[in-house]
Amino acid sequence: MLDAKIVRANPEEVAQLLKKKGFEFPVDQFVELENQRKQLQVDTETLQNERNTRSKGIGKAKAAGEDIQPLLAEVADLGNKLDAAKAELNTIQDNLEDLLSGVPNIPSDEVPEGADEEDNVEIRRWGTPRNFDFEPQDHVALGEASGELDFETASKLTGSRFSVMTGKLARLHRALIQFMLDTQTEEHGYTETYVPYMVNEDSLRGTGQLPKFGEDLFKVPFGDRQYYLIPTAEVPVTNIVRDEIVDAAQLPLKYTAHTPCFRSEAGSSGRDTRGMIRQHQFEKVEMVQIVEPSKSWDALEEMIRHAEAILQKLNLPYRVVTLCGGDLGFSSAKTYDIEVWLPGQDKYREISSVSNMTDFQARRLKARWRNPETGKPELLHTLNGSGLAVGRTLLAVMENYQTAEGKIQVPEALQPYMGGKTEI
RNA sequence: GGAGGGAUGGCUGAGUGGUCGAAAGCACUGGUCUUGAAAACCAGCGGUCCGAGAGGGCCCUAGGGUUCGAAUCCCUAUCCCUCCGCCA
Repeated sequence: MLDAKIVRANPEEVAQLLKKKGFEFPVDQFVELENQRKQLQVDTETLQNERNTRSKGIGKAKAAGEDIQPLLAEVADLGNKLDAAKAELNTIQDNLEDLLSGVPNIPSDEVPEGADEEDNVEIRRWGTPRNFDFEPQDHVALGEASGELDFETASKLTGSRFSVMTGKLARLHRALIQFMLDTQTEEHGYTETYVPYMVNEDSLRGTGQLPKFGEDLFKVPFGDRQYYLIPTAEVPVTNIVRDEIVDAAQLPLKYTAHTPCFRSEAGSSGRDTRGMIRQHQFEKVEMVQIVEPSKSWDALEEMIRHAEAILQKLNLPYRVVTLCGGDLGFSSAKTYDIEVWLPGQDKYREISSVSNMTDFQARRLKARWRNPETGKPELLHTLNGSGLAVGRTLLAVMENYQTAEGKIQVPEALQPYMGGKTEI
């Protein structure tokens, strides 16, 4: 959520900045609501002040043994007036809250203009796509040939957009997870974290998935409430600091977690239906950093390197792009995507996304630190990124490391995790 | 599933209808003392909203209710603890 103070002070300017994201901020509606709110709030607080003063007077009179009946008569209708004022104020405040909670984070100056992924800006490439002396197959064909990647059985078990892996491929998938976690913890200083795969509504509000993006989530009824399957570990991990005031000495907090992720993919029917690019359930190793505000841009650069390190160790060619305004997520001020080379599709596809949410999530989360310079609790900055999406990394390994015989060579970095096997 | 007990500021914890946004301790900040530090002593010290300011409102887990007035009484929910049962 944006800082209401800033929005109030410069609604036009905020609206201008949000245009980059393709978001039309309803300035007039907001200003109108704000004016109503201000007047109602002053009125209500005046009434509250009167009630408090008079009630204290009654208390004193009673203590002094005086007759309080006349005083009670004077305040007879005060309660009703106050209730009415409060109700009206609540309505306006709810409306304002609804409006404001639907407003995305303001993009950083460095975010390029643009409408969609076509306008994302490539900032670097690493590695060279391999030249095949045979026609490379995609991961679906490779998996079918070995029988170790099976979408048909998955649709029998559940439905579309799920997969079953068996044998060595399943092990390679698990090896990737271990490899990623070990790299992030041992080389990049993250703390390994195990978190719930279901979360409550407060957590999803904290990181911004709710109220706007509920249709992307799998809901789990529980008693008369609802839990949600996590769409990313960002949700449970970032919510660790919800309602906390973190000691300055503990910063930065750097967490990594491997979790499954569940996405309903509502609205993407027909997109990426072949293979395991876009599944309802996939594994991801996530990085989360909670930092003091002045450090978040440095942290973003650090985190993209942490994600790249995995691909470099696996020797998978990739490129890094800066998302343009129109492609930027709701809560993000700036996002880098890493796209890995997929010979089977003959193009780069997203495998990681690293974002600086600045104080946008922290405000909802009430995630704060005590700034030693001011002695006051102040909002933190939150960042997250995939390090990496495991399913997509697996298929990248399959496609880039395939042999003419349809086997998969095991990348050197993964061989220790595969019992020394060099090919599967 | 059954029976009890809890939830108060950064932390521990007192407070059972009125001057309580809340004792005390710890932590923290400043000062005195000291070569310096520690100790001791003195002082300060919750958050948030409106307001130029003066000042005012709100916040004692959350949501309702009773009352002129609620941290305090009532109801509901959530979470935590103890015991019994069940259990990977």
